Amino acid sequence: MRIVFMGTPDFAVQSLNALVTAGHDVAAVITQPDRPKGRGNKLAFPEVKTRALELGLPVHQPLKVKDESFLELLRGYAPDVIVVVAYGRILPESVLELPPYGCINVHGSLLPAYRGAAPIQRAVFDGCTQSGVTIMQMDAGMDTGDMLLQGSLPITAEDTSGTMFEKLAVLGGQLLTEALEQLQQGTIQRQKQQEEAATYAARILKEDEQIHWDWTANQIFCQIRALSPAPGAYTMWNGQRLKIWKSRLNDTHTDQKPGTIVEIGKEYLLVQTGQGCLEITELQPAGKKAMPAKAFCNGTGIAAGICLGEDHE
RNA sequence: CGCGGGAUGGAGCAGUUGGUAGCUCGUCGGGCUCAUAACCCGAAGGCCGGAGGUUCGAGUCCUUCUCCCGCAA
Repeated sequence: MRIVFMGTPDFAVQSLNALVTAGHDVAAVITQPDRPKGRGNKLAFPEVKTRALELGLPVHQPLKVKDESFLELLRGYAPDVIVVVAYGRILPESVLELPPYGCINVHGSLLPAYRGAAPIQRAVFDGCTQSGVTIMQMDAGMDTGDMLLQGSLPITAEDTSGTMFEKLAVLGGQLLTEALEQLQQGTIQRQKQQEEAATYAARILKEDEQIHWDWTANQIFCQIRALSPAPGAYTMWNGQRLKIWKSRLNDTHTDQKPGTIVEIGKEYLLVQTGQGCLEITELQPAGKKAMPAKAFCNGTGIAAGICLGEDHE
């Protein structure tokens, strides 16, 4: 099929790869404009752009998707279908209705659960034991379109948003090509979403990053995994941020105040939470690289009894 | 030039008013022990990120370069 691909971050790259590998005619790649990023605010390419350039595909980075000029551009490519994967913008109906097969989206959740911006992170954050990918026909609503294909994967205690992103991106690519195949042959089964079961996954906010030690150990454990590898869950220590990258659950129970370091273990910091304890095994002080908890203890001489998260920046 | 922190033996840190480097851990050897991730004794390992400058003398002051990281976008 003749396809125009719209996507921006890493997650979308796998889908782009899958389309190319499956032999589809990817006529053009639409991605977000280069944006100032990171220290020094240097201009950076969206990951999809980098990949598209490697593949030698035409790349367009429109500032607005509502402009007539953009529609003209799309019409010029005369796509059979537009594939949208984490593009980052709401598309107007004029775009959705442009190709014969409309716009197909790859969404990182088992719709109708976790519609919205951060389905994968939210699923991990909430402690879900299962996640998945849904291929759907886009309509004017926010991830409300008819479902074409769905595939699920377990979320284990070892998984983080990072590992789930990788797995789901691959699964997404597979299901996408499958869906296009069926679409072309007219054998696709469309299924409406159950509105009553819909939930929304808001993007990760600043306040989601700070650890509340009065939460249960499991909640914090999930939060830490959800925010890894970025942006990281943090607590305050010594007037600076302390990102917690890895932790383990520990059912020790003390009557110490949540946030208190109960014990300096051989390879972890044992911290009391609202319910149960958490072993911090890898962390990162502001300005430093991530390090094992042991290294942190060696250098700082931090001791049991200190309470994390009490001070401010 | 968005704001800021940092570059010291394998790891994480300290280093006072400038006088050739210490700590915790790891590593290696030995000892204790039924045994040990515990304890005791000992050893190896650093031209203190690069370049230039000030000085009798700089990890410690000045200039510049490179790299790493936190925040903000």
